[in-house]
Amino acid sequence: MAPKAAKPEAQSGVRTQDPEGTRHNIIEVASEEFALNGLSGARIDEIAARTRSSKRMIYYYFGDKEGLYLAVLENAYRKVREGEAKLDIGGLSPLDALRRLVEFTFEHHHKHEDFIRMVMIENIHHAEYLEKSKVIRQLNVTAIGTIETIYERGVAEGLFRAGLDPIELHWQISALCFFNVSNRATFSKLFGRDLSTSKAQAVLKRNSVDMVLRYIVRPEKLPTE
Amino acid sequence: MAPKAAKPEAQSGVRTQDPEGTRHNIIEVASEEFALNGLSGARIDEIAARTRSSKRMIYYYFGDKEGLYLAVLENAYRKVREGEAKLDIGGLSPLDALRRLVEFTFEHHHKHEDFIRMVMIENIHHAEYLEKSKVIRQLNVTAIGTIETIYERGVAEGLFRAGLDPIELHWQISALCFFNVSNRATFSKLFGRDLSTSKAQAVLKRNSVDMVLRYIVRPEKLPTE
DNA sequence: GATTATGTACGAACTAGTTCGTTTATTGGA
DNA sequence: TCCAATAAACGAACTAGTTCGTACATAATC
Repeated sequence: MAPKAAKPEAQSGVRTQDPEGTRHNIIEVASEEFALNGLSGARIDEIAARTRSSKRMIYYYFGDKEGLYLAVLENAYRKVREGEAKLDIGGLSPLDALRRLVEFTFEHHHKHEDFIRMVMIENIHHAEYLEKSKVIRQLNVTAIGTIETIYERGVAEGLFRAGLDPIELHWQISALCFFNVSNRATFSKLFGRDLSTSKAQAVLKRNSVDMVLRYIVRPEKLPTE
Repeated sequence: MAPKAAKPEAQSGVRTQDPEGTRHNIIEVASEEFALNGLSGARIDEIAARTRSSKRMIYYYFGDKEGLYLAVLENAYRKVREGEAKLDIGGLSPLDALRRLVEFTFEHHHKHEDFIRMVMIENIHHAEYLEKSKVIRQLNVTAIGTIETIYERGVAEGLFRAGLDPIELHWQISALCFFNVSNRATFSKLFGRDLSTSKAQAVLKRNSVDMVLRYIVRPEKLPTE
């Protein structure tokens, strides 16, 4: 019957003990709840109910509500950064690479609305949980590396303006891509335009790419019309 | 004693009846609490305690917690839009007017962090309370009017690129100025740079102005170096 | 005297976290 | 190879404290 494998691995076909699976299932459910309702708005009982597990297990694995929130936050950052790592700008020219980076960032933010919402919630809390996490900060160094590489190549080719700061460039790209998701609801309501349609998103993406390129590329290298 | 003045105005030295003052005082305190803790995070008892009034009065004037929240939201929008109306770009050239508009928006957002936080919170709630408010939507039409006027003048002079959409321009300016406040905490923590210093803010403001100008102004009209 | 404005005390429902006990797996010795 | 001992994973019910909202009473003003 029970195979004498050293460890039952993560596979759990039948309903046997499955710590990893339970943990993961709790985090999945909690992610939705926290992203939807915030830290104070989320209800442990509600999370527990939607879990395949129980409230007892939440406290068993995560200690308290804040512990669960932190686990969710770390998981969200890890997942998104893993996705970002898939961007390959290897053979591209600086211009194409930059264009590709902005497009990718725009789409990536769009696809991970729950992550954006977690970051918004974290900012409401003055990033105090992010500060507690040793894990998260290590994940973000690479983001700068990508833009830095592209930028330096572009400057070397005389195509990009010199003297710009990679972190500030990252800030500007982030601002456009983040705002697109974070403020869509209020912006749409205020100006009576649904910005979530694929058509509207295509326009905003093109604009964002355009804006970044025009900022970085030397003006005389830009098309006159 | 009690002067028979038509109304005791807002001044309440002695403890006399003062509905307007009470209302206003409640909204002031509630604004801080909601901006700090969100809708679910804010505590009515805490708000009441910090008021010159009582919890009874909150329910008397605002019905329930959501009613108070909505009043706070409307008040925040009204105050900020009133402040924006002070921007005068009358005699300026399109270029200077545009520069001034972005600078002003950047500084204005920076000065009204509580408002930004309310908008963030509202976006977490999918703008459902903003939608309920008839008052707020009317306030935002003018914001577009300003950028539209500047833009059209610039196009007429052959200085700005034609074919851009004022609402989209407003979106782009907002994105930069909003993100600067909304994501300062996480961005600072993640990249180990305190972006709230006046020096950092000056840089980010300059960059934002620069980015918008380079996007709108025809490339051949931009300085080569 | 009627309406508006305000203070105090309280209750019903909710919520984070705990207690106690059970089941499943693992280990070590005979 | 079997079985007792131990540890890890889990469930149901409970508790202590919180939180929104209200009932009741009173003061000021027209």
